[in-house]
Amino acid sequence: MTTRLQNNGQSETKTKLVEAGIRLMRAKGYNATTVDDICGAAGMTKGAFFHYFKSKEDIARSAIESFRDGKSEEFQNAPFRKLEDPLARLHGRVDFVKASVGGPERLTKGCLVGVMAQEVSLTHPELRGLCQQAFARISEEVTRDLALAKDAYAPQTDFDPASVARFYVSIFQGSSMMAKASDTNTVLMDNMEHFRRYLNFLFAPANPASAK
Amino acid sequence: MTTRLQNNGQSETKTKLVEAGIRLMRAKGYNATTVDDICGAAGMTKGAFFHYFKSKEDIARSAIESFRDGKSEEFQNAPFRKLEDPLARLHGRVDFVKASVGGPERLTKGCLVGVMAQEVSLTHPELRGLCQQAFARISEEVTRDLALAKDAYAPQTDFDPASVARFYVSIFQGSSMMAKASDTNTVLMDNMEHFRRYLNFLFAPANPASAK
DNA sequence: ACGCACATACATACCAGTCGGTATGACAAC
DNA sequence: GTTGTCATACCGACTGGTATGTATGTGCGT
Repeated sequence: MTTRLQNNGQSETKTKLVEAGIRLMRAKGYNATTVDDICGAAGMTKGAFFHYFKSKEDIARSAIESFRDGKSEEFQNAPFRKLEDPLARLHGRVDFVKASVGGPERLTKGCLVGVMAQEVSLTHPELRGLCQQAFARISEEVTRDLALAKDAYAPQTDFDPASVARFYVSIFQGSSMMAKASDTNTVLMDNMEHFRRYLNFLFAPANPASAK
Repeated sequence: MTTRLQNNGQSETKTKLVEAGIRLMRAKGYNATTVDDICGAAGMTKGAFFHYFKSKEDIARSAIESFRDGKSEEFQNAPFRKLEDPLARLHGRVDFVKASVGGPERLTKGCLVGVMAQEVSLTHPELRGLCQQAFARISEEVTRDLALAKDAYAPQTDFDPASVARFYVSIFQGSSMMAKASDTNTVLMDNMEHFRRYLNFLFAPANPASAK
């Protein structure tokens, strides 16, 4: 309980290591990121690393959790969360995501969870579970707003809020991937608008028809 | 030009190596797949491997190209391609994708291009380019049908066929990722239905409004 | 003096890529 | 039709470097 422990009970060194791990794994993925890389980027030595983490998989675990909680908090504190209308909150979220990526040039760093999910799902079951959980958390947040908005504006329209929320997460993840491959953020921004339009359709006063 | 060369001018050994490479990289990604793995899975030795490929990156290149061309051909020969109406072809594509993944239980093996894009975009520029190109090819195919369908059914609706096509690719990729993380195909199948519904909205006779 | 936080050197394993070698078949010379 | 030459296809031990993880040490706060 001395100076080495800060706010949340984590040592500063450990925090720096996790942050470096997140940064590197977001860019290069899990396997291409070495422990030495992480130590170098964090300005620490291997001794420190293995003092806090029992393995590389262990820091990946911490990285996913920290990333998930950080993003979760970021969105929880975002201005759009203060909006009272649930549909407005959904639009606010879309705006927030678009604003977060900045412009078309400045590349998104991508989502750590997305990268990890593809790479380790079949080799590290525990990490796969964490990724799934991280996706679920976002999904649930969006589901809540969707359910409220549906009750308020489109109670008779036939759609499942949870399914639309997973659709949203998929769109975001797929867009991040395309952005990384195409070296521009335009796809991500465009796709957020497509999702917005989908919402507009779902919540249109006189909803034309359900799927096919 | 003897018996060792088959149909397309590729030796059978090389083909087997590439196929094993695709299989493994789809599952574990590029970095976690070792040359020995590939040789083992293909029933070949390192000697054969390095006879045909000058490096691991080299087979990754071949794998992406082969995967891209294989999928391209698979879709080109799919029954829905025979449909005359472009909008029907779009719906046919959605059906075809859903049918391809089988049921909710049987896991998709995921898209090689998607896995590679996340993992190597920032470290192997040439592979990134190949991934981008592979995405672009699907995207262009879908764009053609969307443009024709728009001309035929919704000429005054405000949407860009190319952008909607990229939206489709993103949805598919994001869905594959979620499927891998959640160990079920339901997300992928649900999301195809959401895309179908988006199409229905875009092509609805009396289109309500453009985005926001 | 004891444990925590970190540093350094080391052990071990593994992986991409190499290298010398062999088997096979095509073609030519005679 | 046998022998010699050459190229292609393939084999598998080996190497050099690098990765994860360990063993041991050291300073410091209490």
